[in-house]
Amino acid sequence: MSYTLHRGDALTVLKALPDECIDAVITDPPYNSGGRTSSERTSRTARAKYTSGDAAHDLANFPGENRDQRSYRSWLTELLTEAYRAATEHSVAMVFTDWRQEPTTSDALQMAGWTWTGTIPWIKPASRPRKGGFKQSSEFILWGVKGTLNKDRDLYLPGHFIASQPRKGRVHITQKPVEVMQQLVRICPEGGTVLDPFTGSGSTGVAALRERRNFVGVELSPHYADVADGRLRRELTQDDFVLAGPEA
Amino acid sequence: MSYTLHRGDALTVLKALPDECIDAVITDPPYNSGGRTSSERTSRTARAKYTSGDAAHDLANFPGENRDQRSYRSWLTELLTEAYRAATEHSVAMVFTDWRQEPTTSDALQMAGWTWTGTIPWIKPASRPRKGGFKQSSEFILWGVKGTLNKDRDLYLPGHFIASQPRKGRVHITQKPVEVMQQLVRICPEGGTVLDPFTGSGSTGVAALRERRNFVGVELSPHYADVADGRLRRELTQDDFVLAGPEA
DNA sequence: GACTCGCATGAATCACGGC
DNA sequence: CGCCGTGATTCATGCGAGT
Repeated sequence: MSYTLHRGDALTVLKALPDECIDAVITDPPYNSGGRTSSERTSRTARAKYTSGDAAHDLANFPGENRDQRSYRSWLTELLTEAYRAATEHSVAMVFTDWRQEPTTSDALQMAGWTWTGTIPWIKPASRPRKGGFKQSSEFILWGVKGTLNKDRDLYLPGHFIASQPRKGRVHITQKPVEVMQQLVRICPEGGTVLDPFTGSGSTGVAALRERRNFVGVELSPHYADVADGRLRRELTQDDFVLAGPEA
Repeated sequence: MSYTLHRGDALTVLKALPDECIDAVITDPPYNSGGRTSSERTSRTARAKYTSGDAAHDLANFPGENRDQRSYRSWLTELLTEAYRAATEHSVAMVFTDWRQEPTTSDALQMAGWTWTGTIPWIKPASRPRKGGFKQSSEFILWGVKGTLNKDRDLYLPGHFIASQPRKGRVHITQKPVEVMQQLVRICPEGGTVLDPFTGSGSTGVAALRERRNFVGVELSPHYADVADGRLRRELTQDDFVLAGPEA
């Protein structure tokens, strides 16, 4: 098993990848920085502001208010289009999103050419309750296929995940539990290559290596690139150690 | 506690409701999904689409599963707009959907004026596995508010549900577990009124009455209107019995 | 009665044949 | 050739029967 970690902008790096060199795309795009403004994060959503009257509204009539969402959509579409090009036939793309960006993410996924095939809830039991209503305890993983799903594989994967975010040893805000990622990377054939354009602290890569898949990652922040590189390298040497161990 | 069950078309009945007579809308519209091609979705009956060929049970078909996506959106928008008008300030609408119709449902909810506030996964553990990929084991409940959420209530509701469809005594293909519905109706203030424009076998109403909320339902199919009426009446007399019991 | 065993089922999904 | 409709297939789970 091996990994490659590119330091730089996801879109730029993806454009330089050759065609059909990837067997799965698993990623958590930064949906707070990829086009949404700070005002949208802190105040009510753009849509909410205009939906308090009692008439039905056509969302297409509010281009200004939707601009943040729309630019997120076009940016993600472009990124997923490049990923599509770099992916082999029957590849699967898995994209994390929160409930707010879920429709936009499904648009981007499909506009990029992937056939949307399902939505998998990831439930985080340790989330803050909400007074007066239902708490928001889940994220969603949208997945799509390039072409058709390979039905010859004897593979049956779960329809949901229940796992808390890692607590001890957590190095990234949105760090994913490795046990969840290990299930996800199994959608990639063994020995194939998993791409994560937003590597972050590298959990996708760690999971891929543990499940005997190769990994290609991209990370813009030098800090997290270092963190991910450290974790991935440790994973490989650990692996070597484990392999070497019994022989000693 | 009391209930009213209208027999007829949901939109027609809703248009006749007075303003601000409802405190919560909880419903599961017939969202024709289930199928790859449009014909698979629109031409087959619900029963043919959703039940196994060798199933021994004899559940009646239900109407309304013959819309394409665009007409589904405008139809649901109009319906939710009428519901919005009939709802009091701070009312909550909860709409069931599957992954395929989730973006469309969120559009309709918002276009009708509701402020989309979250998506709640309902996980059905007993669902068909899928060879070569992730199984589809959940439905989603989109919820929105008219105006703002009432934060004065000392109410903390779950962020997800895990429950199997009722198996014994089931009368409707898409019948919901009453224990789930009892959690949902709690979003309506006690003594308030819950509206379900697609009553089906009436689980929303049963849950509402059990949680001491009034219920207004609409059902087009005469068969299911009868079934729902029976269940609701039984609920009330049972309730009376329970109330009368200790006094005897 | 807790527990195992066996069997029917699923708001699915896919392949194939017909129009 | 593409769209349309029918039948076969899948296994984790829940329920009922039996120990």
